[in-house]
Amino acid sequence: MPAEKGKPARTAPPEERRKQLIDATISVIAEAGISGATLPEITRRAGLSLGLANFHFGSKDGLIAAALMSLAEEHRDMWQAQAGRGDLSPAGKIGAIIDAQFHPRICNRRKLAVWFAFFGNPVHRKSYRTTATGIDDERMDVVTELCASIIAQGHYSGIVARDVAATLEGLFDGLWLNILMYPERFSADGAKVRVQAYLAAVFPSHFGKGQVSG
Amino acid sequence: MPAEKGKPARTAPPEERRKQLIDATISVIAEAGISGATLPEITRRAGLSLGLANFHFGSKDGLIAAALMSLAEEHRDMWQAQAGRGDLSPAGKIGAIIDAQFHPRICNRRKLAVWFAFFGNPVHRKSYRTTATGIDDERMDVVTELCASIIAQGHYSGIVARDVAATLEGLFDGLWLNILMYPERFSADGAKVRVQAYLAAVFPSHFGKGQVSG
DNA sequence: CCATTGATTGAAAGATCATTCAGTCAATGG
DNA sequence: CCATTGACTGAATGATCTTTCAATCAATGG
Repeated sequence: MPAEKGKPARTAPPEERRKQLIDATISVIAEAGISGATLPEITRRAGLSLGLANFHFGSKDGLIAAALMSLAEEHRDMWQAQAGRGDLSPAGKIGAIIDAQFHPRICNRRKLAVWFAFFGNPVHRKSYRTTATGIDDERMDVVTELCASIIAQGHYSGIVARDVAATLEGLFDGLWLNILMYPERFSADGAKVRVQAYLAAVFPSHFGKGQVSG
Repeated sequence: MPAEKGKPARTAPPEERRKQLIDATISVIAEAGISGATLPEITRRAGLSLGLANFHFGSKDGLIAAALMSLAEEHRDMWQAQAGRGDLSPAGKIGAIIDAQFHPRICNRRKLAVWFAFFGNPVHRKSYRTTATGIDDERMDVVTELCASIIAQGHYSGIVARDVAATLEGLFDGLWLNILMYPERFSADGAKVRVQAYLAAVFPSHFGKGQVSG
């Protein structure tokens, strides 16, 4: 029976140690970039010894990849929960996905910095593709279908669902970057407003002032 | 009188050597990221010796900063040339700025990779701010004024010029990222179409089918 | 043709880093 | 209480990297 107290605890289940190391990795990448994310610094911050990272993750690359996977899964769980809500109309679901995209748990400087650290490095960009491309594809497919529903229901003409979804993806990423680069000028709330304004321009009866309930 | 031939030339004016080193730096960052941009690799590619980078730029950081400055100036010259054209209407100028933003000389994988390498690293993000924030601000101000002209001329209501400009900035960055991440699916031409579609939704009489000439 | 200036080189020094691994320590079961 | 298992440690190793700098070389002017 291990000590249940919140005391130091010299030994812990691998799962807990992995989480500790991943959290420390995310923090260090956010503050110092991937190039500044050294094993000595990560393990120091986690309060663990140098050798433990390799012990639990095989290599430094393994740890970095696990950190990315952790972020990607958290993000996916977030928007999937919204997309699966049965109480929302298509427009409501898109609105909820937008809220998820800019939710404080996802869209904060710490985590945005990590996302763009991966985007900004050719090696890790490849790693991102193998890890998260499926997730990105799925989100874009879901949003495309939701747009298609709105287009059909609202009898919009000259609007292609997939193009709107692609524009939304671009907006998501670009507004994230703006928030990361210039946090004094761009906020998550402002980003939400801007995405909604875009949708209001494209689907005025669903997102604009003439918004239908649902 | 130095040899004017395109021969090796053991010695060259500093300006030329600086350009060589900056070009090599951009290439290496594009392929290997900033962390992979080592002096041995950069100078090897430039066909120059290891010590020369420090000789001409003071330090590795100086070289990296010069490479960023080079990209930023090229980009600025590109859109400023469009914004200053007297033959274009406000809407035409915005269209020309969009064309500049996605021009092959600016928007190619090599250079996008370098931009995002800077965006993705906290240290270089700071460097980017001191180098290019003024440029970004100026472009957004110019676009804001152009939007304001369009709003006034077209009697659009409920549209705030600065918000449209901010959305455009977000779209620019996000579409750049999409092109960098998934070049098979996103192209510069597609990005232009998407931005224009956004503007058509916001300013239908200026960018849509009912576009006014100019 | 010599001397001076400035460009250029690459070996050496000093600092990190990732990884390994032999050994330590805690927990668990018998 | 002992033995075994698995978590954990950190010194040592080998590989880079940045920066420095003494020496070299080309060009230019006198």
